[in-house]
Amino acid sequence: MKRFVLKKPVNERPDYTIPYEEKLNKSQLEVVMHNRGPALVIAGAGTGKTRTLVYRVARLVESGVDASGILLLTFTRRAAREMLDRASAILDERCRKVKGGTFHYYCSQLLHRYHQKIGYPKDFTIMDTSDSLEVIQLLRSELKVDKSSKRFPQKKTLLSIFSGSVNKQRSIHEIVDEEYDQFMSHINTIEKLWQAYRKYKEMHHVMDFDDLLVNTVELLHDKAVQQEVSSKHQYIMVDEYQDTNAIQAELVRLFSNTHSNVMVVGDDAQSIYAFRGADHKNIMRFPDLFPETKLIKLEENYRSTQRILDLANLLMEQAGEKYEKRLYTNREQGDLPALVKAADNREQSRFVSQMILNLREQGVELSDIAVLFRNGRDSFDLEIELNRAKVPFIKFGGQKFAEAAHIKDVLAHIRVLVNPGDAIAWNRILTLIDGVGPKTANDLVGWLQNAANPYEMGESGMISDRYKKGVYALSTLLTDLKKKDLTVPEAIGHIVKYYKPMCEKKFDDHPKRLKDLESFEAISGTYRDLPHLLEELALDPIEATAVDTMASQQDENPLTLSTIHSAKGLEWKHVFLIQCVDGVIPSGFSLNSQEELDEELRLLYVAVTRAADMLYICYPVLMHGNFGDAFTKLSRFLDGVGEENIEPWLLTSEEEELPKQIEG
DNA sequence: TACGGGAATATTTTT
DNA sequence: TATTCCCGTA
Repeated sequence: MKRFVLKKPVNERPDYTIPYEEKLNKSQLEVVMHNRGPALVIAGAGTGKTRTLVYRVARLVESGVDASGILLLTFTRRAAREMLDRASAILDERCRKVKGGTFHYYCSQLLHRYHQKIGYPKDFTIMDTSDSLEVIQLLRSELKVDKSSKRFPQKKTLLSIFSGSVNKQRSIHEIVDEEYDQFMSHINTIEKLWQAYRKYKEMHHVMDFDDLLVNTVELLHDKAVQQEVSSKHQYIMVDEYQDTNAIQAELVRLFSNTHSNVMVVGDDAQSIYAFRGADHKNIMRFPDLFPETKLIKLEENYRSTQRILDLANLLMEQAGEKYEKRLYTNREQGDLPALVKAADNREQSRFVSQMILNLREQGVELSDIAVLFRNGRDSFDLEIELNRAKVPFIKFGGQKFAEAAHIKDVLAHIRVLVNPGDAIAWNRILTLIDGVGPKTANDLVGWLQNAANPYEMGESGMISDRYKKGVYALSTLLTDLKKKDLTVPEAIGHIVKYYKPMCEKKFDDHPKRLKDLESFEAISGTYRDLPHLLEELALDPIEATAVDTMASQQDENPLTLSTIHSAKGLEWKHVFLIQCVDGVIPSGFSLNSQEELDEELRLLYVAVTRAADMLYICYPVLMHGNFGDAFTKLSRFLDGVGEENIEPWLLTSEEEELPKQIEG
């Protein structure tokens, strides 16, 4: 029998293969079944936000929407990958075609595709933070800042002024006036430096993270491009919308200009990126941007026990700005969260490590446990303890793999191969050579920019005997790499071989660093080619500890250590929150206004709501600080919490600290 | 001009 | 604690 298959654009009443009504509650179903037009989903912590988005992707694909016409913007690329994996698992491989990633990643792709429209070469370089700092340093020394007068802001401070100005869409003058009052006397020099920095990036065809967003807005002012881009993706979803800033809101508007099919999802109580220009009021303003927005709220929590939610609700009551939501669940009461007072950092580490070993013995998977903290360094001591106890872990947040000096050195060689105009990278690899300092490097770079073949430096008349040999060696290496058609690991192998003696001279701890380079070579095969390797590493940096884990296959899923910021959107059965001390959370730098304190409070709220079954809040009484030891105070946010909401645990200080057993 | 050593200093969160 | 800055020497 012959059957006709109709190719309908969107099937309004298809027979779904997935039983959505059974899998979702009423509001979730409303989100999943939403078809066209703007929608705002306010979803409290643990209300199945990710799950709902995953089902919506599957539902759209199932009803005949072309998967490649769906754009899913998430906060990290990890989140996008995870969602698409899950969508593929519940439906089928069609979901893989959905376009997903961060704003920065998607913008980067657009800018590469339309590079000629903005006058950039195809393989322009993306600068990471340390590149930006290097450029600012360079420009600052060129400007010859008057050192005799009051101290000039450091490059780090300068960068945050610049970035703040871009992301908050305020002038440099306003930012300095409001946030860096002490540097107002230098305002003219700072503004001059800002101009120089922008000019430098343009001249050398490099973009920093902010430029990716700003230049995309610029690009989309071209009507033809805007038409093409916004019609390519007919369905747009934005996760974690509470952490977007004004530029990103503008981008959302531009992306969906022709169809307004945009659904944003977020929770204003979990906004924790104000320092990056994010404005949690952004999410409430979404209906202004898109009239006739449909509002849907997800309120039932499926993640945590009632006891954990009670604590979370109690914390939020302290906020200067009130949130309407109260989280509730149908889950069991559960155990009271624990408040663990340790003598000092060491004891805190030993408690956590010991407790984790106990849990593992009771059959809890390490991957169901996480340790969270405010600052990247808060886990250093614990990391030592975990290494000693041979507990495998992976750390999110803090220093990234590609930010370490030795990795940057190797990457700089790749960068000049990909973009010969990348002066920062040239500068870096030239100063590695014996006898070449900033001045010589700068001269050489100036010459290289106009050379027919920048990799053959031998022809330049500027080579003096002092560094002749070194420059020739570099020239040979680069010419070789350019000529031969090598795989990614082969190319890196060559560079590492060349770089090894320099690494040994430059760093005392070279054995560890050389081992890193080996691992890097080993995992580099996953990248398609060198340009992609650079782009991926810049926009989706590998966690420093992930390299070891990837290189040596573990037989056990690792424990998670994470900054609270990096833990956003995730959950674990058992969560330890360490260093819960006043000055750490809230941070000592955020005590000046109610807004700052509220943001810190939301941070603690995010940490608490990551826990599904059990939460342990730990703090050391004594901290080994910079100027000797100091007594600490428990975080002010927990001051008013009584024993009916959090149970103090006593550590028995025998030779081997045995933590109190969990009561059955 | 390069570079090492010692003094000074400021210290978050991420794409 | 780790990084940045400054200065003397080769």
